[in-house]
Amino acid sequence: MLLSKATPKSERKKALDEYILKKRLKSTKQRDIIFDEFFNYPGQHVTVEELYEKLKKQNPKIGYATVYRTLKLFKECGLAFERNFGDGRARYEPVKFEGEHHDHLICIGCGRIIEFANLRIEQYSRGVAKLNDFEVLNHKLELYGYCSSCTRGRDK
Amino acid sequence: MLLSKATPKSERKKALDEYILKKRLKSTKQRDIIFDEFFNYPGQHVTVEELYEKLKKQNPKIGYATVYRTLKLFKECGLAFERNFGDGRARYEPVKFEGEHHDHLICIGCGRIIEFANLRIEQYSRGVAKLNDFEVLNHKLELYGYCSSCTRGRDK
DNA sequence: CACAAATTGAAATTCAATATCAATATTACA
DNA sequence: TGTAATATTGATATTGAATTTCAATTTGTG
Repeated sequence: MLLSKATPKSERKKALDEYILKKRLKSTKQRDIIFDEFFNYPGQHVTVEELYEKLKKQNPKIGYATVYRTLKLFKECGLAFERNFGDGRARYEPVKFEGEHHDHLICIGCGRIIEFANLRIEQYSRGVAKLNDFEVLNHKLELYGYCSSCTRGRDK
Repeated sequence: MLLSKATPKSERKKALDEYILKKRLKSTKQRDIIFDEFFNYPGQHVTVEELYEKLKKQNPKIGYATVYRTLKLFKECGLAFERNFGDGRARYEPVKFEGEHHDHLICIGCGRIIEFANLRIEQYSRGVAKLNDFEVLNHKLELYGYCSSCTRGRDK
């Protein structure tokens, strides 16, 4: 269920509304606010904390639990993706459209994260999925190592 | 710094001892016990809790914190790898030898984890690393979706 | 409108991860 | 070998993100 390439936001909203309808949930002001903030968030992979702080500025009454629950909802309906970089806090990002999915180079020296476009993984995963009778919706590719600055500073 | 293909365990022990020497740490009985248990653990990706329970049977005095700290040590010296499958607990596994690194198909329906051998990622990551002036030591590839049982049971 | 059901926000709870600290074990070195 | 210096251990306490609880409120249905 990858989203089509052409439609950025309204398509997402539609997907959310459909999910809410299907599951007999309810549309609320808070969900709309969080939706807008999350899908317009400039940085990649935001934490609940960060999003919460950002939202509170415009909307002081919003609760942390609501942000938490709403991101979980986005995750459930396939609009968001949760990552873990090993710092003990989950990070969320919008699910990418087909073709623009990106992956990560993670420096274990300084923690720097470099994103790179993925060219062959989609195709590779299709093959693996077929072999295992598996329907692949998403993937995570993370390459761990040392960035240029950290390689140089290292002994051994 | 991938470990050579031929030597399974003594090479690992050597690597650990070297690290301990270099960092002026100390060899202890507990570290040896945990080393043996961890690198002979039958299942993949063990949690601290699981390893601790297993160890306690033979060695009731061993402390949870020691297991935790020792796995962290293994991680530091590049012998172990930490994964997160999203259930809130970190999982550890021995770093694989070159060529036998495996990756995961993760079913978001039932949580089943299928491992598969990786054929092209090594080579792919070499290219990406070069482009970004990055030294890649390890990687994580996880494909998320539905396994055959779960695909069938799903609406939509 | 009125009822049933879901959501919210604040606060409490949970639980894995991590820190603390006195007792003990290991290493370095005289 | 013995002793001082230092790291480690294990029990326990603490931390902090994730999750639950619950009364008040909001939303959808008829």
